[in-house]
Amino acid sequence: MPTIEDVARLAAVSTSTVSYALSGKRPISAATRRRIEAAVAELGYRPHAGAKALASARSEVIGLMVPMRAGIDVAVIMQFAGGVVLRAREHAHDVLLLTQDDLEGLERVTDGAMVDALVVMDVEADDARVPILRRSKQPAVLIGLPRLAAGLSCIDLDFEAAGRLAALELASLGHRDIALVGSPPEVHERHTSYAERVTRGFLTGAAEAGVAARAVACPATPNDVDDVVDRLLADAPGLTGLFVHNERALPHVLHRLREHRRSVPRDLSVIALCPEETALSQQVALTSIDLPAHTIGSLAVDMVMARLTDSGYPAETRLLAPTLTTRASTRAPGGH
Amino acid sequence: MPTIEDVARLAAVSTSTVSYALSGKRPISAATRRRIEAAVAELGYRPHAGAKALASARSEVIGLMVPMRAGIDVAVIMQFAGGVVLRAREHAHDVLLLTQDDLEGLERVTDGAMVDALVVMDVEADDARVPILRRSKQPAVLIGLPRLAAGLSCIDLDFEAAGRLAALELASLGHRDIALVGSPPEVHERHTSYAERVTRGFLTGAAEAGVAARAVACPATPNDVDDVVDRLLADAPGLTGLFVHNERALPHVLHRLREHRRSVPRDLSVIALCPEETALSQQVALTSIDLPAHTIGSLAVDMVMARLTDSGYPAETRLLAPTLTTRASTRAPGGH
DNA sequence: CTGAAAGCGCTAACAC
DNA sequence: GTGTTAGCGCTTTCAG
Repeated sequence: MPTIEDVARLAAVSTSTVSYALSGKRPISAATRRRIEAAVAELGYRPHAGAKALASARSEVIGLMVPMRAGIDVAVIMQFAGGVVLRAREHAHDVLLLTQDDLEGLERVTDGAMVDALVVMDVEADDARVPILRRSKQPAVLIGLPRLAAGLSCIDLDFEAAGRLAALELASLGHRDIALVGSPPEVHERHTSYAERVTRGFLTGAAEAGVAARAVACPATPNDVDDVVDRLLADAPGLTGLFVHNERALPHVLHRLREHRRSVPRDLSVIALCPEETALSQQVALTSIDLPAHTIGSLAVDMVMARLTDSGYPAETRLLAPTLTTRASTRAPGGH
Repeated sequence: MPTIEDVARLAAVSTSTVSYALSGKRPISAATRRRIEAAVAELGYRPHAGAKALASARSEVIGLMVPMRAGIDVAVIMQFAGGVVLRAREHAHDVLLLTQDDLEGLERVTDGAMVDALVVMDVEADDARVPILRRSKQPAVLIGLPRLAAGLSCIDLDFEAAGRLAALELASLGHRDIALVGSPPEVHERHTSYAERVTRGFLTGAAEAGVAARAVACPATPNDVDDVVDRLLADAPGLTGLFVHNERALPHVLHRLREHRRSVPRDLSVIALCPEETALSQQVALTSIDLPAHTIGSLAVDMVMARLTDSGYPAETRLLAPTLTTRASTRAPGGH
């Protein structure tokens, strides 16, 4: 592989001129720049990433921690990751992939200067990564809200508002008895914050609107979903509105309702909290609150880059307002 | 951050001794090693990745190209990626994430020595990455089969054998008229090799067994799936066996069959080609040929590491034999 | 079994 | 607008 020195020689300039021409960090005459570009092209020169990182104290890589355990909502994860990678490339950065639980890996890449910044997904209330991130010199942004976010940037959908929005929407359609089919028990047990926030928002919204509401956790396997739905219908015979925040359970919930001869939306209105694609690929096009995972991933990168570029840039918490799109799964109760 | 020099000073040895103690590349006396370990622990020393890469010409990172375009089978992708990341860590390597279509990124990371090796997923017949990989100095392993694999390692499920296995299984149960519901049209258009291989295997197997067979491509959206199923049932009124290789369409296929009052497995036997988890999370537990994506990811890393460790290690193509697990969705035709 | 020292390829003062 | 050069932190000969 050619080095910067080869380029310099061929262009008949010094290595520093090549370096500056490539980085744009100081003005270079048009003629010189042209010769350098020609030399670069002719040799097929690429800067050595390690050498660059060593000399500049910047790796131009951002770390991304993604949950890989089974039972995770894969579609959402992929959208986050896609948003992160695409946006990182637009900022001329690469992405190093770490798994959620790899705490030692987190320390390795931060202390070893492999990454300039971090994006971590699926944050829990008392996330073990938070203290590590706090003491690392790299900026980080969390997707999700830990209990103590001080000093760290966070971004997420405003899940509490989303829960509330769903409850109010159902109430305003005239439903008086509604329920939330929420995240799997494991997610609650981990105190992943979105699960609790959705629940709180939903129940609060229902209370405000004066309608009866309940919230249940829901595993993802077909049989377990059936049980949850069966129990719900038994416990709340007057139920007419459902809010589902559980992508894996969603198809099974809809299926079980059909087996109970409860037609959507005639007998039961359903709102889902999921990516648009998911809402559209069910049997009935679902009224949904969008989970804009791709956008959140992109914004997370923007936030982290802002802090990288401008070291005075403050940490911030951003909660995206939920938006509801009405489709074919909701209407007023009582056969219209 | 402490450097190797700080460690050396504290342990009262030279930097080279620290380096060798850490790498194990030459024998170190027990006493010296102990002092070095103590110093490392006390200082919280972590080698600087860039410096290491520069001096050793090894980044200890492997690149992973994953498809992020919409319409991809996300669950399978995540399993591959999970297998790759976990196994890479076991080989003390990190993973750099690249998107499928980022050819310029591929050249950047190989020529810039960001990665020591590459794993690329979802290979097409005339994949544009193949020539780039061939001329890069890093070993690569492809998940999938390009037309010309010479010099590159490949690994994949033996999709042709899988297709054949499904046809023979259905035939041996007594089905005389069977069909393959295959990948979406886009996948065929890209000439992603597994799609063609499954088809060929399925039709060949059916011919061998002397049963009627047809193969159709299948989009993933509910309505399109309905159309495909409708047409299939109209064209082949005597159809009693179905082989589905399309994870996203799978639930909709099953749903549409139900709407046609075709009970599985009473009226129609169904075999799926998908990860076990998917087969188990349908309404009926499906007889399936496993797509061991996690295992393939792990093996891909093993293969690439073998070539990294031992530069004489030859390129090879590995096709994993398919295995079929009988569950509740298959039986002999004709109401038993 | 251990040390000294020469780079690895690039950046960023510091010169002019 | 351009050149010189001293590192960045590590690995790895070469010496002992």
